[in-house]
Amino acid sequence: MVSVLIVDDQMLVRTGLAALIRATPALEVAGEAADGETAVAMAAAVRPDVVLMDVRMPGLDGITATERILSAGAGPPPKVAILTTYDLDEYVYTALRAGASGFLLKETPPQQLLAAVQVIAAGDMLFAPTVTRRLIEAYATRPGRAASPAALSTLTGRELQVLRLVARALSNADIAAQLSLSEATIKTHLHRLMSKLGLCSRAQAIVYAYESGLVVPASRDDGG
Amino acid sequence: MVSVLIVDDQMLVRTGLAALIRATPALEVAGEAADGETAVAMAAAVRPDVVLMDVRMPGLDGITATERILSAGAGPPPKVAILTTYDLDEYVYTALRAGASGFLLKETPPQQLLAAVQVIAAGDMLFAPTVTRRLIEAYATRPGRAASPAALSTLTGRELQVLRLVARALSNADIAAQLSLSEATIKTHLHRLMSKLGLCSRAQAIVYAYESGLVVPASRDDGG
DNA sequence: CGCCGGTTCCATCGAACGGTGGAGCGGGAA
DNA sequence: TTCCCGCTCCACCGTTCGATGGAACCGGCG
Repeated sequence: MVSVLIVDDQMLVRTGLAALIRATPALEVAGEAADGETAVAMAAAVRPDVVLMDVRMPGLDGITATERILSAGAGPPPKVAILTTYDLDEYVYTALRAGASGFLLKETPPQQLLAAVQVIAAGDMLFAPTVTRRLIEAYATRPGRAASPAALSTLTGRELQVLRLVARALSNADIAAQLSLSEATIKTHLHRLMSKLGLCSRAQAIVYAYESGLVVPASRDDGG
Repeated sequence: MVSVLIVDDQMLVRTGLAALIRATPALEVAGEAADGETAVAMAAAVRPDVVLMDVRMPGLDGITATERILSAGAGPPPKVAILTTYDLDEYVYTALRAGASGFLLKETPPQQLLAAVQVIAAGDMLFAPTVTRRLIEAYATRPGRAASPAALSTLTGRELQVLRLVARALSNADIAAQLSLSEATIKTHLHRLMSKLGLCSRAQAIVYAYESGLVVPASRDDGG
């Protein structure tokens, strides 16, 4: 049973959501809050699985409330799904930084909304199409660099593939599993690519991958 | 009723998916394909709502097949959900460009997988957490890098020093020589810092050093 | 046709690595 | 003073890594 905390300043919206959730066997209403302060307090008190969080609210807004809920140390924090009227670029960015697990539109058909809540409760992240498009654009237009010191171009496709995975700290066994090959094969490719690049250890290979721009650091926050 | 075309080169995977789908009232199996070519042909013939597409296949791979299916002009194209064994950085980018609506892992629990298919059929996009994290990182990594995730500040001076040298691909013996210590001491420091950071290998430590901004690839120095 | 490069796999071996459980030392805080 | 923390070092042991020397398959090319 997934318990849901409903946060919205409009009574009608809360009522509607509550009715939908109560009509769904797998979901239950953990509580309702009409503003951010109450939401933070209730999240700590009732410990819901998912918080459906409106953005625009009097007093403490939904984003700030999300931050506070997720940084409240006691036990595993709930998943927070941001609920907005339309899509809003300005909120997406901060909401994601705040740690939101989803970004849903109030226009979303009920059935879909309920499915979304369950998906989010399960640990996945879910975003409305418009939001996702923005994410993808940001991903696609990422400052990529042509990664080609001459030596890199001497590598075969497989070798390059292995190098990328090595640079993500995978073990030979992991890489073998990922590529559906035997570990022996990975060793061969790794040995050959290290020879070509004049490297003596896996550690050097990882450093090489970063320094050559083959892989690019992307900032990470410790999310747990 | 959402019709699903199953594309995977492994018979067992197809069978498993088909069984799952047949057991779900809201879903039906539109067909099965074992390679990309067949998938493209069948997508055009049976016009499914959703295509569950494996990436690695003999002949035409899943990504290319996705492109072809989505660019086949006749009528509204189906949604394509990429199905992979683990998460794969290299595929995400091209899959998204190809127009995939989802990126799911074969490890995903059945119920969740079926929910995902329906979410995708409804027009939303859905990604496994690891994939989403990547997207968010790309989106959120604009105002410059956070040079020290909280975990880094828990390291002692020596540990930090060792981590920097590890991130330069030095062996334990090298680091010991550099710091005029015994190799045993380096092992201790390394062990402790890996514990603190939740890392399991030297390779992960190197990646962490780059991703956290502790060390920065040469030739890219932005003042942020 | 044979050759070559890319890919896949095997067996073996020593070295490096990582985990564990210690130990002693020194400085600062309680 | 005692206690804790950071630093230094040791021994042991299993796993992973990297090196080596093979072998086989396939596709393209001369």
